[in-house]
Amino acid sequence: MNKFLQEFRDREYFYQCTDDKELNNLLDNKKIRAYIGFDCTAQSLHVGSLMQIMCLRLLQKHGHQPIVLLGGGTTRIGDPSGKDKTRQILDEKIIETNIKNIEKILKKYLTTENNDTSPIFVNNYEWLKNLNYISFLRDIGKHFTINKMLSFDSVKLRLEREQSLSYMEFNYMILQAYDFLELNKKHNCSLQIGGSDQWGNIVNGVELVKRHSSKEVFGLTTPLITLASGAKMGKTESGAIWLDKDLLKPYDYWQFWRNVDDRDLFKFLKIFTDISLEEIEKKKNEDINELKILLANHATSMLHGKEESDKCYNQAKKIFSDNSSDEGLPILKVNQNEIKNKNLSDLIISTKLESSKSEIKRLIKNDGIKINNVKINKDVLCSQISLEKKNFFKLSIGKKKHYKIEIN
RNA sequence: GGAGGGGUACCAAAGCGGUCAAAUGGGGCGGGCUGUAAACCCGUUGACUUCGGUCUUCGAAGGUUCGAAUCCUUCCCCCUCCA
Repeated sequence: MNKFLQEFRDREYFYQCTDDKELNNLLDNKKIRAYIGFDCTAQSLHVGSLMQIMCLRLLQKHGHQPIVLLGGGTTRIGDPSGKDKTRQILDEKIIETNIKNIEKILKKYLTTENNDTSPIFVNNYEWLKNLNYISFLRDIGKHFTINKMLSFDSVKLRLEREQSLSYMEFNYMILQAYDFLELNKKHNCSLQIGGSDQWGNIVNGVELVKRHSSKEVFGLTTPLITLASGAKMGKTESGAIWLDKDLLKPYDYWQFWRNVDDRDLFKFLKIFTDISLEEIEKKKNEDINELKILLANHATSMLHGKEESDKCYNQAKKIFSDNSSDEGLPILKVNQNEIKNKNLSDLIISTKLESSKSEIKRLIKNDGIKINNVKINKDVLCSQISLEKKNFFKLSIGKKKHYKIEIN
């Protein structure tokens, strides 16, 4: 089997392919261009898109050239796949800002060293914005039957549940199919990769290219990652795991990987690192916590850089291995006058570490709050907190959240 | 169009005039054990509080009542069956 496809399968990226044999032949014979589209409804991507990003890297690794489609046009419409309701229509400016931000994130993951594999960034708004309705219907629309469109899950499920689906959204799949056609014409793109929920959209594109241009192109999907706990990848109770340091601090990103379930570890090493499969295989008997650190280091340095990743590692080491250390803790500065007659709970609220006073009282009652590593059993006045000739104290909320509160 | 059933906290689901800030399970949070894991055990899970209470919440709006998640009226939404 073709090396790219082999690794694609070995790393568990593979879910479905429109025609694996032919795709295999194609990839054996030449270097191709393949595209993945990213949704731009949010200001950043989160780890839910990371598998797709890893696919882009894998393409590069095997000498193929990735095309990244940032769907300025399609984001304006909203993909109904897997959605219950029409999404809020986003402001144009917000979409443009999102695109820029997402492009920045993707560039961190992709190499531009080699011209043949350097990523091509495209925005489908370029070709979608000026479409002529009549000619679009005649050239493109004629290749789609309503009968078939109604049979796609994205549409079918909505209709079955009697949830409204606007004509605008109904057209989404045609536009995505048209993207593929356009990328095929412009960039000779012959493969689209996407999550399994994109299957319908991808198949439509493959068929449109075949009917319109009589060319064979391919679609490849990745599975939905399921966690051992049954939860969806990328979303935790405290929010999405963003790939943007402004939305999620590198330290918290590192911690996300450090805290993965044992049962998910090897899967994640395969999917989310570049460590070779042989090497991963060899590590099967190594200390599991060391491997989690390895995962965290790889995942974090890929996104935030080696230096930042090391910092996170060192910070974690200080906090967890040497818990008397104050070094490396996030510092929160507080003005002395502001807390003069306030309780610790007020201080925690004002620093936005917690938003509810009742919650803080509960935490105190349940031994969840420590000052300088000592549990407190009741709310205290800030002025009574011993600073031991220093101008700060260590505040711990639970076992994993620690801060240095500096009083000025 | 006809006949039923239903909308309760993050989710599922009980309650069907006062003892309901609302059983129970899941999830979350905290503690214990441990390995920053899982499993397990314990506590907790609307907000504010001078810890006495106070305020807001059971699809929406009105009404009855000393008192409503519970009864009545109107409206909105969902499900099942028949046509």
